[in-house]
Amino acid sequence: MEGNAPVNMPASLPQGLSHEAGRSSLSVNRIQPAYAQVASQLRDLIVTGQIQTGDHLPNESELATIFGVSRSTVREALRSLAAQSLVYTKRGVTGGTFVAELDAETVSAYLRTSLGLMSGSAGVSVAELLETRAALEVPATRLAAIRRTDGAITEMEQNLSISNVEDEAVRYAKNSRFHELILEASGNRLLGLVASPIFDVLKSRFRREDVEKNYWDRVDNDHREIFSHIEAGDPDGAESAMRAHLRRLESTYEATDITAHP
Amino acid sequence: MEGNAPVNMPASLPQGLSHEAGRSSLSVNRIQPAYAQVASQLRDLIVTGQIQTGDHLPNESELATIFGVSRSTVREALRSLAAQSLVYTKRGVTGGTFVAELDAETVSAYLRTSLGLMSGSAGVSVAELLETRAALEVPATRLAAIRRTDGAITEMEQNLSISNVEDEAVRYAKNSRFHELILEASGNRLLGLVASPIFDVLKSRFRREDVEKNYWDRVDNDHREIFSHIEAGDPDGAESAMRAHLRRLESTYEATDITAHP
DNA sequence: CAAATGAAATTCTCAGACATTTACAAATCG
DNA sequence: CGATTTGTAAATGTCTGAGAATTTCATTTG
Repeated sequence: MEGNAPVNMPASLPQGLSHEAGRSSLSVNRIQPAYAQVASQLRDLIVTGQIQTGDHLPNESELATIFGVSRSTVREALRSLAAQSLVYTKRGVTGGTFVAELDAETVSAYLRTSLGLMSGSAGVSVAELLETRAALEVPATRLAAIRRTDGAITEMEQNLSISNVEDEAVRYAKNSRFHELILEASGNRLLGLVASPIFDVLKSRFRREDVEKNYWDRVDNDHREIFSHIEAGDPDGAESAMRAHLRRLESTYEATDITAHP
Repeated sequence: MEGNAPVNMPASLPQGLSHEAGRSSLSVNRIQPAYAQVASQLRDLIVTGQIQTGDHLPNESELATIFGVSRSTVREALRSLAAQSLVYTKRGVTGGTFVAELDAETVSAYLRTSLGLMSGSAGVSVAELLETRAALEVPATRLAAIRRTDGAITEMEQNLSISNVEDEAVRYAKNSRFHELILEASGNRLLGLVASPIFDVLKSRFRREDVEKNYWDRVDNDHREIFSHIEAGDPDGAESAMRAHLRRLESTYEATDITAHP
């Protein structure tokens, strides 16, 4: 039908700015596509809390009517929101589109792929990853020594000895798990949310073939010392042990970075 | 750009009636919708680097043919990828869908809305935000004292005095900018990428009406001290000054958190 | 009472048409 | 000649309308 269908919306669109919007030299795109406008308005409703976790939006046809666009346009908007984990859809008679609950693992996963991409293309260096990891994990270790629980202690102990593990995959998993447990024991979910993707990206840039023979023995010793301080409830000791551990890892990571060995 | 199996994948699709035991109550989700499969396969090509920044994908009709789906299905897949900033589209004769370069600001913006949502719904507490902010900003301050440049010093100085600023918006902007400059001066983009959304979320939970009269005077003093250590190239002094500053802010933030005053 | 059946609501997918945007080449005009 | 206008092609954007598939729930049936 008509060209730019007017993407209705209740009440308040800042239609102003009309004076500045048009004539500048390298013309900014006139207006956004309809699907982007629909997505943007729905996104606002979600992030401002006007519709909340678990609420379900009107079905696609109704949304189309409400916004004055076609159903396909609505669907494209919903795809955008779903890709950002703001909504999810269910089929069937009780189906529809629902406001999603954003959980830590979802955000972590996004960070993991984003940082992975950026670390590939010079957007973020290994040195920056290492520094930031230390910034997060050292305080986390201190907090873990203060807030540790018996459960955390027990599981840490189970992931302590890895140098004698034959299966490399298992060894890696236990190593990761040990660090993860410290982040969990810190009692601060945000620390783990950010640190663990960084940890993963670093791991992916790490050439296992290039580590020295006694590398895992040293890791074992470091972990044991960190653990003993956490177990003893000694924040200062735990902090400095983790700091020393990461400093030692640093040289290994830099020596084994995949970009350094083309 | 070839070799993609159609979405109606070979072999593995339970097309008709693979009536095994499967029908019982806990029905695991069947297969993904076609748009999700298309998105997922394209996403893999991007994150594994098989198609790189700036490359342009085949146009929508070609993609539809390649995957054996309709153009609308392809478009929904592309909307998903675009929402994750993995691709962008341009209209017109030289248009198409291109692999996007993921920049720090995009990831920061995502974190900002995600953490904002989670902080609203008990997924992340103010205490966690404060702890994590300190974890990032204290080391950043130390690094800034080591790596600072003349330009950074100059601009910091310009954002130093804020208690006498009348316009509240300006005062807020200068305050934010000061902390931002420290993150920039740290020379580690990842620190800022993560810290600045956390900072923003905290700000949004902060009731300005509730701060004490001399609050901004104390901020001014703190900033001045931090700055002097950075300028002097004194990492230890800068670090402890920032640590003290954030500790003082902590009580203010907790006293003025919007959830504490319904 | 259990199992099969059917109805209903919703998303999912398709096909095809037309509108819009944009870059660039060609034609036109001063 | 040079600047402006016009036209054309290629791509995305939007609409329409139709079914197909999935899932829940009520109903019927054995």
